[in-house]
Amino acid sequence: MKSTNTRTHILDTAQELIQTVGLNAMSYANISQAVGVRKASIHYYFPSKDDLLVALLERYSPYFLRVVDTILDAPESAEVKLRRYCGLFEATLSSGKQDKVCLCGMLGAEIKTLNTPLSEQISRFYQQNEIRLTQLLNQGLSAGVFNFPGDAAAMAQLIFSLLEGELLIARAGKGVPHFRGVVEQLMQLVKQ
Amino acid sequence: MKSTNTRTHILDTAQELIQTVGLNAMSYANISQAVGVRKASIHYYFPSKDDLLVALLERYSPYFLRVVDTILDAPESAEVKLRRYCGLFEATLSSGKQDKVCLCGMLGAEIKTLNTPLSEQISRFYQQNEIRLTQLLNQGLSAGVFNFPGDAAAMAQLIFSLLEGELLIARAGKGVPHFRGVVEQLMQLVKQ
DNA sequence: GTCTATAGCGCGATAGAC
DNA sequence: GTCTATCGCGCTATAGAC
Repeated sequence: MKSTNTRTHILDTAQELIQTVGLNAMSYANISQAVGVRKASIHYYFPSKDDLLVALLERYSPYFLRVVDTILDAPESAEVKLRRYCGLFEATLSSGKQDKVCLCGMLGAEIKTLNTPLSEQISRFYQQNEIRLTQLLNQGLSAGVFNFPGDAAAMAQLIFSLLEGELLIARAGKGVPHFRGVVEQLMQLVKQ
Repeated sequence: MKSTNTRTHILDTAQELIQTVGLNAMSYANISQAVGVRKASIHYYFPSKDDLLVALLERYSPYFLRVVDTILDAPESAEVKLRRYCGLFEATLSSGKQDKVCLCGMLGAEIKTLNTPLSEQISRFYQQNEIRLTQLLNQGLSAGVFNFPGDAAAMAQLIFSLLEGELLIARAGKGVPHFRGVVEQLMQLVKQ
């Protein structure tokens, strides 16, 4: 999290604040204290809070989806790929000293406080994940390593909502063990 | 939502604000405007915001769980009971003019801004739902109407996280149709 | 029980010096 | 690029009249 330049340091800090506490904790005052510059310096890089949020999403979403694409293109079984995809969310939960949720999961809760371009960016993130999960599931069905009723698209939506929700629920209680238990249950469901 | 007395009207309005927009929208000013009394009158019933939140949870959680108990005790198949349980969440999403999420789901996102008694109330709500879902699933397994791999407790955790997450995800996009598709997929998974 | 008035704070944002 | 200083706003909360 120690960053080479101020701009990146601000982005990292802002993201951490949202993922751990929420959008409202991402204040110029809080970022200022964590980064070690004055509030006015943050306004220099990101004049308004919306500017900062847009930059955050434009960095987070493509990065996350690129990692997902890497998982999908790897020469592994669909089962391993799905475990790795779930592992991305587990890593979010357990990275750092405080439990984190997905950036777009947290912003989903606060979506009604955001303007349209921002809410569309978040909605697009959800859709893109569902699309990739559908591909992953279809790979597994074709290869015969997955065997579940219903169709892949509905299953993909189920899995994505499950992972986003699980980050929130696990954080309130048993944490990573709760998360892992649910992922194991999911793996049994898709394999049959 | 038109209430007989001011106190109830305040509670109803506060809950609606949290479920649609978030905890931060539940301000004395916003409630004041919606209820038609001055801010000071709200402080008369609920001196601090925490007092209001506690009252809200002490009303919501027992009520919701009592409805769940009614579903569990009904002379229906476990399949119908599970559909009705999911229906409680769908009703939350589609009641009113704005999409709502579960009160405790929304507060789960903002849980790190709450003090310990409140976060424990929310955590307890999650646990109580998981316990009742486990019972429901075991009923279905015993009766032979459910047939899924893994154990009922893990499946219950999966379903609860799924429903809480789905409320957030569906709100950002396709709404009720998205929700229904996921519930149908879930029903196929438990029935096999 | 409901009101007016006000205190005190944190917030987002801007101007202008260096 | 970073700073000090400041503005105006909305917030939670309280005192005191009616």
